[in-house]
Amino acid sequence: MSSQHPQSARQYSCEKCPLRPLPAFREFESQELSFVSSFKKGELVVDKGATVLVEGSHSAHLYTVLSGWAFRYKLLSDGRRQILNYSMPGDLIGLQGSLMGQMQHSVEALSPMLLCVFERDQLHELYRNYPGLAYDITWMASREERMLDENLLSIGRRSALERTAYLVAFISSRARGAGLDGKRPVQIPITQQHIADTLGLSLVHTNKTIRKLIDRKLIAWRDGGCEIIDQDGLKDLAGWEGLGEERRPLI
Amino acid sequence: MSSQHPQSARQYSCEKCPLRPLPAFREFESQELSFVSSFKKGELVVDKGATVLVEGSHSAHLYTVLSGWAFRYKLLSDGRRQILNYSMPGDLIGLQGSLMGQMQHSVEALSPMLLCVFERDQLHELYRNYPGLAYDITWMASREERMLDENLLSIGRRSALERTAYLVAFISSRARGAGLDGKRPVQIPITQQHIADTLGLSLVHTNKTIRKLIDRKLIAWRDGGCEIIDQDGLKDLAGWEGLGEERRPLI
DNA sequence: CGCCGATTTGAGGGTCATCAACAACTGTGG
DNA sequence: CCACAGTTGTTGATGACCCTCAAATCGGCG
Repeated sequence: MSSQHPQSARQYSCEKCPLRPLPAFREFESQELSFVSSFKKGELVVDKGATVLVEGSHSAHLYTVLSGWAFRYKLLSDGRRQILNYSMPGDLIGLQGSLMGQMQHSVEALSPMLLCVFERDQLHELYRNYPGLAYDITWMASREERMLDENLLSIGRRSALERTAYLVAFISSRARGAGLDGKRPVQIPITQQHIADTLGLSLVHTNKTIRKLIDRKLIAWRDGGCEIIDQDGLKDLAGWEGLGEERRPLI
Repeated sequence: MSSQHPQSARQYSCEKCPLRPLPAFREFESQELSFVSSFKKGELVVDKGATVLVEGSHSAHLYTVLSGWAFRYKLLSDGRRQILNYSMPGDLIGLQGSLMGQMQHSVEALSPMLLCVFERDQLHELYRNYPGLAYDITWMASREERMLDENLLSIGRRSALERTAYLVAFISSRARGAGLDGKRPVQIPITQQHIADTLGLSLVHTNKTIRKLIDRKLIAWRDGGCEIIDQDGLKDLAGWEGLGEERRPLI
């Protein structure tokens, strides 16, 4: 099913987490940080295209993305696929499954990934002894809910052109927040099929819609991925306000 | 904006909560129950059609639905509306706003409602002293996320007929879980405009789609609301498995 | 080179939106 | 009691948006 490597060699200690210093993330108390460090069981290397979690499974783990991209999706019985959201560095993966016992969606890697591995069973200890972290986890669940609200609004009520503009603006905003933009424009490593399955459109129509965005010089399509040229133009076209850019916790 | 009554007369003590004995809800430890009781600041009566919470506002409260129906929605600047989900007895309202500081969606009552009022500021105390309740809150946030995933799948990938069948089956499943079915079939107090705005369809097409469901004897439309005739037929048509029917917490 | 996945383009058709009326029902005030 | 307005539901006509089918091109890779 997945070509995960079972290895768990620790490469990054939480105290030297490469993500935490980024401006997008909140400060942490050293006490909390040391608990997170003990909470972390190791690291998981995932290949591009590998399935991280499968709908219906009962995983004993949850993860934080250290590097790389993934997407969450659900399938209908006849194979129609709906991509629900994307995961990037700093995001939790598998929280829903940890809380509810069973995964209700699948997760697949869009690029090679490095994941911090946590054990589901220790969540209770976290809630018992670290209320601040517990609050943070609820906060992140709520953040995900908020993103889903936006996606729902987009799929339900925006035209194909608006939807596509919204999606690429949304993803690039998040990527920026996750420190994925060196100096150059963000490169989003997805195919047009992913965009189609996110927006509820066919591949063919997605392609024609993307072409319009390219013709308007809002984005470019290079090296098998999407590159944002004019973020403000995209937001205007979509009628999208952008994300609240509050600093967020990192478990 | 809203015609809420500011009154907060307590009518139901948490120890005698009319909801808690229902089979849908989990047992509670008496210690937790007494905290919830102290957490509860009063009750709020809301008229049908009134706005409970507005997008952009900073509410000091969050609520649990004691009775009645509501819906969450977002608007685009030109007035297009997307209904995100429905709230019914036992559901939290305004958690997202309490955690993130600002409401990212609005909530409107579909029927007269009775709400338990909690104070946002006391959430931290809850997290500090009642990790079990904190866990429950995260669980409920996660449950909402799961419902949004399903709705997204539906809007993105199901046809109008499948979507409509899914929606009424979904709502009636939840209503059953909230103890809203006496003996007779569930009556859902929504207009076809609400259904249209939930499914991302036009009112006219929604009407024609509903008629097909009526002709197939899957639902009936009576007294300005939807009534489920054949729940299994609806689920078949939509290709929907139904909700996991685990017992859930009630804050 | 040949294969395979991703992208592109055209043609034709179906689903669904928009526009426009009208009917049914409710509550309101005369 | 009835006239009236407002909301909700219903129906038909027309066409736009988007889907499906089909085929071609491009690129990376063994």
